[in-house]
Amino acid sequence: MKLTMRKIAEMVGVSVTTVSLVLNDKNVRITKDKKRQIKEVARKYNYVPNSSAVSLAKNQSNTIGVVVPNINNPFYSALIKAISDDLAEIGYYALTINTDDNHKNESKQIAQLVNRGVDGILLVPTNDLYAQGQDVADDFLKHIQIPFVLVNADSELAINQVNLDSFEGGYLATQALVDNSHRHIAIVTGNKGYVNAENRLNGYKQALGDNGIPFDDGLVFRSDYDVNGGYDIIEKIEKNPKITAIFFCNDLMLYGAIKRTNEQKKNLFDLYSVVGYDDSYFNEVLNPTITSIRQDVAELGRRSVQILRRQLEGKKRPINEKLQVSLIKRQSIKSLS
Amino acid sequence: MKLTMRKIAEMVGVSVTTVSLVLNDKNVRITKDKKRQIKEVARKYNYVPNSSAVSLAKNQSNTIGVVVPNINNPFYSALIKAISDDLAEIGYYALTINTDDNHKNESKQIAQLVNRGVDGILLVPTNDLYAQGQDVADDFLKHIQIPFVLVNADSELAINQVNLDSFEGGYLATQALVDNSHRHIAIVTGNKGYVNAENRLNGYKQALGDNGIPFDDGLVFRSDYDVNGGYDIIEKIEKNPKITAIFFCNDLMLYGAIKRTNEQKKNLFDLYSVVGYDDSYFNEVLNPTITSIRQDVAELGRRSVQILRRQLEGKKRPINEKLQVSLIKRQSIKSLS
DNA sequence: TTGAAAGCGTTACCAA
DNA sequence: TTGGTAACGCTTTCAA
Repeated sequence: MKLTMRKIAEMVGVSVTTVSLVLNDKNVRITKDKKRQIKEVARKYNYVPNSSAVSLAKNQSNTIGVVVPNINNPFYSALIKAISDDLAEIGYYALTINTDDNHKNESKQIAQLVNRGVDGILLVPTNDLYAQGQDVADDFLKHIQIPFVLVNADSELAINQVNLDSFEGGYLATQALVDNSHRHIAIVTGNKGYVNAENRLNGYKQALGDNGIPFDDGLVFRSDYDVNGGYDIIEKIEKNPKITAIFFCNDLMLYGAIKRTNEQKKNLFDLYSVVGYDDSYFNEVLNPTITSIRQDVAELGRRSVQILRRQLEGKKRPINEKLQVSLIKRQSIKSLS
Repeated sequence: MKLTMRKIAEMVGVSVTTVSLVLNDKNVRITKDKKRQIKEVARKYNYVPNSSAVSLAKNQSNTIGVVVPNINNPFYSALIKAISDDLAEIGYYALTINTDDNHKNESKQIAQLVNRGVDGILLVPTNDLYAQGQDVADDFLKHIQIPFVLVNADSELAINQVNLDSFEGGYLATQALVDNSHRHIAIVTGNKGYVNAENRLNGYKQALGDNGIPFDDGLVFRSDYDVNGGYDIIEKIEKNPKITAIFFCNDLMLYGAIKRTNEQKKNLFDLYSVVGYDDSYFNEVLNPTITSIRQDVAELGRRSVQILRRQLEGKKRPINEKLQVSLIKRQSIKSLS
C-alpha cells in the first residue's frame, strides 16, 4: 500500500496541509513536536511524493527533455551522464531522446516532448540539421515553443546556448604541431556543415596564419566523426608525401586511421605526428599515448542545466557561453627539427 | 492559454465526460455530430492532454524506467540505446536512471520511479547489490511492486529475467586459450559478488576441467570492471612467471593492463596471450587485434522490452531467458606449441 | 500555528 | 447516449 500525505496526516493526527508544509520545509512555524513526528513517520515508512500529483498541482512536470544525436557516442553519453546528475540534484528527471542524427526525427521528437509537458529541453542538435545551413537551423530553433538551451552548437539567434570553444581547440592543436616544426599539417574534420567542424578548421587556419604558414586547401580532409570516417580517409592523406602531421578533429577518426594502417602492416605514428580531439580515455592506452584536445564535458553539462534553470526561473536575457578547452600533451607529436 | 477538456466541453456544449470518451475513442455510441465537433475543436486548437493529469487519474504513464549502473560504460550505453529504440516503437518513453552502481541509490530511484507512476521497470542491477549476496538481491527484487524485468543478471526467483550466458562466455574464452596449448591461464574477473563474474569464472573452471587442467585458485584475480581495475591488477599477475595467458572478463580491464605495461616500457602481448570480453570496437584498433567474447547487446535490449511488454499485457508466467554469446577470433592469442 | 477547502486536468463509475 | 461527480495526491489560499 502506498503511503500518501493523507495517511501520514491521519497517523499523526494533523491536517494534510500541515504535512505538506512540513515535508516541503515550507513553513517554519509548525510545532517542533508535530514536525518531528511527521518527518519521523515519513522517513520510517519511506514516504515518496507522487510526482504526477505534484506536477498536476504545480503545473510543471519536473522533467527535462534531453535530445542528443546518439547515446552511444562516448562524448554524448558522458554529456548525458553529467546532465542527468545535475538535473537530479535540482529535482528534475532527464528524459533522454536519441535522434540518430536525423533531423526529421529530431523535429518530431521535440514536438512530442512539448506535448508531453516537459518543462524544458536541452538540445544537442543533429549534424543533419546544421548541414542544411545555419539559416535553416536558426529557423527551426526559432519555432521551439518552450524553454530550451542549445547545447554544443552555435546560433546567431538571441537564444540560450552553450558551446565548447572549437576555434580555440583547432588553434591549440595546430599550434602544438607547429611548435614541433611541422609545416605540412593535414586536418581531418567533419563533413561539410558538421556542427563545430568549421570552427575547428578556422582555428587551424588562424594558427597557421599566425605562424606564417600558408593555408593549403589540399590539406583539408573531410569525413564522418567516427571510426570508419578515419579508416576511410587515411589512404587519401598518404598520397601526399609532404604531410608530416595530422590533426584529427575527433579521436574516433584517429582510431580508425590507426586500425587501417595496422591492417597495412604500417604504424601510423612512424608516419605522422598526431593530435586528437576529445581526450578519450583510450588515448592513454595506446602506444604512443595521444596528445589531444580535452573538452570539459562535465562543465558543459553543468552550464547547460544552470542556464536552462535560469530560464525556467523567468530570466529573459539569453546567455551565449563558450567554454574553454585545453591541450593535453602526451607522446604522439615528434619534433621535426 | 492551454486548451483543456473542460474548455472543449464548454465550446461544444457537452460534458467533460463526453469529450474524454470521444478523444480516447472509448465509446462509439456518441452522436456522430458531437463526435465530429469535438474532434474538430481539439484538432483546430491543437489540444494536447495533460500527461500529469492522465498519469494521476490512470495511475500509469506510458513510461518505462530503465535503471542502469552507469550510462558511461559502453556496454550499458549500447543497451540503453537498444532499449529506448524498441520502447519507442511500441509507444513508450524510456526514463533512464543512473545508479552509479550504488545499491542505496538504486533502491531509492526505483521507489521514485514507482511513485512517479512508470508502468514498468527494466532493471540492470548494481554489482553493489549482488555483492551483498544472492539472498539479499532476491529479497530486494521480491519487494519491487510493479512489473519489471531483471536484465543482465540472474535470480532464483520466479521473475522475468534475461541474461547473457556468461558461463558459456567464460568457457569459450578459456577453451580458445587451451586450444593454443596454454595451461597456466590467469583469469581477471570482477570483484567478489559482481553480477555475472561467478558465471564467467565457472565457465573458466569447467573448460579447464574438461581439458584435464587442474584449477588453481592462485590464478584467479579480482578487480573492478574498468580501466583502473586492469591497471592495478597486472603487476600481481606478473609475479607468477608460469602464467602465459590471461582471460580478462571485461575489455576495459584489458585496456588498463595495456596502459600499465606500456608505461613500464613493456608490451603486454609479448608477455601474454589474451582474451577479452565485450568485443568493444577498440579491439580492432589495437595491435594485435583482440580476441574477445561478443555479447549481443541489441538482442538483450529487444528481449527485455518484449518480456516486459508481455508482463504489462497481463501474462503471469515469468520468463527466464539466457542469450548466447560468441567468440570473435583475432590476433591476441599466440600458440604455445 | 494550524486546517478547510478549492483547485490542477483527467478518468471512470453510476445515474439518468 | 450522455452527464454528474467522486476520485487521483498534492499545493496553496484564506480563515481561524
